[in-house]
Amino acid sequence: MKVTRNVACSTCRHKCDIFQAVLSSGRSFDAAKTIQAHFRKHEKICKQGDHVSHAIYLVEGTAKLYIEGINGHNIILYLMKPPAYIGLLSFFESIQYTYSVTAIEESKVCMVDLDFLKALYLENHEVLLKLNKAFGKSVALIMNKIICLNQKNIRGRIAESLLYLSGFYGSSRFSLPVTRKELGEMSAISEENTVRLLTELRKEGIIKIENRDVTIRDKVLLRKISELG
Amino acid sequence: MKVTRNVACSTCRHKCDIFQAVLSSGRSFDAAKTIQAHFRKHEKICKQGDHVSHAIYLVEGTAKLYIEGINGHNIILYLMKPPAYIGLLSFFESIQYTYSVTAIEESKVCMVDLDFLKALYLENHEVLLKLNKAFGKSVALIMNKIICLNQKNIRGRIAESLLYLSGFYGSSRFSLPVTRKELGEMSAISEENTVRLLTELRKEGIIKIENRDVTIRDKVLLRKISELG
DNA sequence: CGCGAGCTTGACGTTGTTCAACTAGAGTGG
DNA sequence: CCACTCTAGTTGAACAACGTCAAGCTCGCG
Repeated sequence: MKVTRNVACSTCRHKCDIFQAVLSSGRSFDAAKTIQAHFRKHEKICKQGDHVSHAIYLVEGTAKLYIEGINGHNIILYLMKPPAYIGLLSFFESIQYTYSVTAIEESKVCMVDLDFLKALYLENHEVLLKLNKAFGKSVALIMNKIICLNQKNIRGRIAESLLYLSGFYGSSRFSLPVTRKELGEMSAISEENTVRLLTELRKEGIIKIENRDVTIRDKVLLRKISELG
Repeated sequence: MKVTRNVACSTCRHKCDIFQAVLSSGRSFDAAKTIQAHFRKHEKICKQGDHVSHAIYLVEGTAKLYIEGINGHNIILYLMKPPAYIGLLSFFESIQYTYSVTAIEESKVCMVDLDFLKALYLENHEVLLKLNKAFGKSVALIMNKIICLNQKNIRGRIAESLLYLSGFYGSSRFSLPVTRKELGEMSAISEENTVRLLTELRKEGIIKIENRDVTIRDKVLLRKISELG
């Protein structure tokens, strides 16, 4: 991690919700003590169990949000690309993070002092409502994940993950942002079975995969596998 | 479901957060259009997929919050006893419920018009903050659940559920509020295995169980099973 | 060149689900 | 009051689904 601080909020091209709120509140940005930080691939942005001290906003790059389970066995809940609140889900209870976030690409984040933000939304609920909305959305995602992980077989789960990635990149052709092992962690599958399933789907002509380059050839069928799985 | 409406907020013995907020806002309770409703055992209080129209508050009884999965295969996330927000997790995104809630005992709930509540917290964030706090707590619970369901074996999971119930009732001796099947749904285990595990734990002297009456005899060991599972 | 990380495949064993059959008790209608 | 039925609980056995272990492969990098 490297604090960059080369962009003042006023010149930042991401006019985030918080920025808007500060503007309309007439407060000074100084009090926000915004920190811009740069994270390299594989660097941890926030760690499960750590004290929540800042609101973190993803400005550039891609990151994975995951729960650290038993003996290094993680579950990736979803990926994030800008704009996205990183600290969101642990925001309100705000003692400790209940999950970790790690950059899977070079990423930039913006950190705002939590106390400042709290003071801010005490007088301007716009921010709070927006945070809440994003919050609610995440929860809906997680609910779906729980069902998927517990009631679908691994074939259905990997299909769902591939569809998720396709949606994430808005294209049926994308480059896998994660290793096979991590793709497994997105679906709670062992690395070996992940590989097996990928080759299986490839041989069946449902996907095309070469190293990290994935093309979904039969989205309809893949969706059916995900549903029936 | 039966609308009772026999208690006005002012005489209700549960001075809920919303009540407090209305008081301090100087608004009239009439606008809240509060409805008190009575639910019998097994009646559904809110249904996954339904439109969210009211904030629902559990005033009396016990209910289970669960996700309806594939072909009648549910997962119970947690139980609720008063005071508890029922509509909480779907509150802010507030299009549709992402889960269902069913009474497992005779229950009373209080329903507040959603638009009223929204207007209320636009001018008084106290409510909003309280809702958020409760919200955050639920999320922490769910995170733990995800790990438990996906990384522990069934023995560890049932141990965790029993410990959860023991905590829920604040006693190592309690009467199971749910059937074996539902206890399974709390741990994502089939009914058959749930039974098997219970008898196993009983034979090992770790718990005592007779019909629905459970006594945890060796909490330390049970906790160890839950952790190592 | 050698080393390590990521990837791949096969064999094997464990775990947990499902099916099927049976019991006990609670409720119902004749 | 008895037979009937329905639900909840229980147990055994067969089977399928996955994870784990082990081995080998490739590619990029020091």
